[in-house]
Amino acid sequence: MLDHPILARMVRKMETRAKLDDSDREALHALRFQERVYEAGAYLVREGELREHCALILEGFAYRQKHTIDGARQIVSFHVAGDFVDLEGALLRRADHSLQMLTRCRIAEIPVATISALVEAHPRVGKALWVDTLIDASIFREWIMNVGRRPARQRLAHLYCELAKRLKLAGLGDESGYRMPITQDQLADATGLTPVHVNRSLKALEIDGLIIRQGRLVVIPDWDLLRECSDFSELYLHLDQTA
Amino acid sequence: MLDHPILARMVRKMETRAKLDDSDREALHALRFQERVYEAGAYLVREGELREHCALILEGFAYRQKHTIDGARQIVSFHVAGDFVDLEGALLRRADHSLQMLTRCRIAEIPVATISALVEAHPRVGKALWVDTLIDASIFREWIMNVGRRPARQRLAHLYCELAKRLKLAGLGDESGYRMPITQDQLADATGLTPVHVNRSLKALEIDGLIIRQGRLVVIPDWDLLRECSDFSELYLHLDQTA
DNA sequence: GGCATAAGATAACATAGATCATTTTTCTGC
DNA sequence: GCAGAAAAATGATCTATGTTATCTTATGCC
Repeated sequence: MLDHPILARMVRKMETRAKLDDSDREALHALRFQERVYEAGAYLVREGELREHCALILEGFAYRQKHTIDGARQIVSFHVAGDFVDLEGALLRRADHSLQMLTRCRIAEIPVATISALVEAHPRVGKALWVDTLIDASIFREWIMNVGRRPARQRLAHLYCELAKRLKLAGLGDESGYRMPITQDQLADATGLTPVHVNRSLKALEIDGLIIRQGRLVVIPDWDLLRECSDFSELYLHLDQTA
Repeated sequence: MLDHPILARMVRKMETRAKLDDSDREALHALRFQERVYEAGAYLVREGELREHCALILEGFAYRQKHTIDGARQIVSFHVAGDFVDLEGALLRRADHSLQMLTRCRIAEIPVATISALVEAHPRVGKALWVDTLIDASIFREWIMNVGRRPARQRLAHLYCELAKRLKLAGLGDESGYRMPITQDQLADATGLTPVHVNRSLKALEIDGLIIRQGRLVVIPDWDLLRECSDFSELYLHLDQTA
């Protein structure tokens, strides 16, 4: 049983999602994983593939995407260090979406069979992972609303708010700003807009003093203002998940 | 242990999602639930509420929705007989969306604590429920893409395709058509469009011979045609989930 | 430290879909 | 079987966002 700092952090996260006992904790700490580095742009899974591993992001950013028959892309989520991605690998046959690295990432890969066995032996761990999926689903719902019912500026502002909260959780920023290398093209594909219009809308947000962009850095001068004008409410992130 | 036909059907569904043994099956059959009828338009849960029950639809249609601060509505999913709704109730504190009846529904309500205990005692049942949530999440992802990247007609056609497949699973129709009382207003809120534009787009679909509407009945004269032109691929429904 | 390439910005113009207003049809309850 | 309400249909007009094209600025690489 390695006492790996990565595992320790992961276990801490799991503990916020379900009550664990000592044997659960031990089982988690005993997890064998393989650490791998993926370059920016590399795929972890592609739509339609069978997966053999579940993956935990140790460092870096990633995103999930789907493609329309005529080549349009929709990004359906962004992921940061500490996020399980591709948990569905453990239980669903084929990937219904692709997972691509936004930046170079360090990834911990755990064989699907290991997760499956873990969950059978440790139902509370299963619960914790289920909660993870439930929260993911909640975020997807919010994205449907974002893309379906909010005007361009609000959509973008909302995404900036979500990222602030989630990066804070990962210890990578807070409501006053953060660093995240998302391209305007990627923002467009995440919000269902056009790169050109993203550009215009971001400019408008900046002129109104809602955000300040400095290269890869986003500064949020007035969190409450941004939150209000983007209709952001953190309820859907279920940050308070203390079982 | 009641040998209720409803439970029998539910157990059959769970078995397609994870391998169960006799004790799992028994535990499921032993589930106590309360059957209630909700009128069309009634709420099962409202955004922000705490929930005490998980719910299974026995009969009727329902949908999940969220509201923008300025009153816009987004429907994020439709549900049919046999669907678990509000499974998140078992593990997440507050509802991040509302659940409203599309038609009068017969609902089986199971206390949250019961589900929670069931899952701890029967990890394979937990897995099955987790798979349920994973599939839900996959459907949400497809909806993000639908709303974000497909033009109006395709969006609607895609929704019709999804409903055909899911209603078939519930034994309520198939690829040649089905009965489902969705209003054009509701279609609009599900696709991120305007009722007026839904009306026009449906008319266009009908003129092109892709669908025929007769009151609450939808007839699909040529499934392959509709499927192709709506960019529908059933992969995301994970219908083949044989553990 | 300059060259190649990707990302960002901007402008002119086009259009899918939104809005608003009105009419027709279809349900639903008595 | 009828009255009232909800849903569907349709027309005229408007606008947020898309498209295409070009230019500028960063970024990373040898």
